[in-house]
Amino acid sequence: MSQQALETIELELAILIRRLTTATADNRNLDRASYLLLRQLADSGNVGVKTLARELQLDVSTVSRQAAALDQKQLVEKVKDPTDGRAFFYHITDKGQEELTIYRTARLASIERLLTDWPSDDAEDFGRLLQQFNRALRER
Amino acid sequence: MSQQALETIELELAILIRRLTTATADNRNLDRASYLLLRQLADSGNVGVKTLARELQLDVSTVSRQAAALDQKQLVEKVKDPTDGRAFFYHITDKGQEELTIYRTARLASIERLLTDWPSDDAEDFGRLLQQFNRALRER
DNA sequence: CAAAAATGATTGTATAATACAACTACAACT
DNA sequence: AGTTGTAGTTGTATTATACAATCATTTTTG
Repeated sequence: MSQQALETIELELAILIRRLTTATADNRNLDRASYLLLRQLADSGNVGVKTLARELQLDVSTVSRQAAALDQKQLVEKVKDPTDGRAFFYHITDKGQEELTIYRTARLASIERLLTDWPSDDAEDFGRLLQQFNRALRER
Repeated sequence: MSQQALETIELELAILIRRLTTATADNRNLDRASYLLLRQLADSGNVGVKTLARELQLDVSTVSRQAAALDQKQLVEKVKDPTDGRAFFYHITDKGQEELTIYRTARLASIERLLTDWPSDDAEDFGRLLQQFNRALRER
């Protein structure tokens, strides 16, 4: 790998993070954090905060608060684990599923707008490389 | 562009942001925000917060605080504009330049570690595409 | 030229996302 | 039964940001 490439990645990543943390901050619907949690819940079904925290690589306290917020908005439901008095399962509600779809569609559209005049190979590559980079981060 | 690619980008971006905002949070030296500001200052020389805010696409209040923090640590110097009693120039100090180099080197090394077994074409492409994506975000 | 408007910067206040540490309630293992 | 472990919540702190109010000057204008 060239030093040049490395330096570009380094700088552009810093800029990207800056840009995206603020770009999504002015969002009335679902914030980025809730979004990922809700997605995870839509996928992994009935699990407690501990499992979610592991899957999302977040502190349990963080997930606990986020889940409580989603519960508040009735996007998820919190049910007692019948076999363990300490534990709970969260699962996404119909309303949660709807919100998720709406939000996701909006996100997709806004990203699509950014990529309008990209060669389609670039879009493919970008997706693949982001995924690869995230995997590297995760396994680090 | 395929729907598939779009969906991948959407998801992986969300994950990336999450991952990187926290990954750099446990940093004792320079935080990401200060880093970009200091870099900008190293490049663009003697300018005030207003200009910096424009260049970094941040609110002046944000930059004002960040600059004050850097001043506190003596990484930048704040001098009165002799021609305008309201205005100031910031410029990076020698200490600031050193810190910047140290921090940047460390960042480069840690990213390099993540990319060790990437084909070098992938690294090139990733850099290029990140840059392209940031440009799209900026011009949006 | 004096009053009003604009401008550069700072400060107050608010929000989002996160972590760590302390705590509560229950469970499991000697 | 008592100790230790575990699921979850809550208190507190930090970082990064924006918007609104304010202060001190400078520029415009009537």
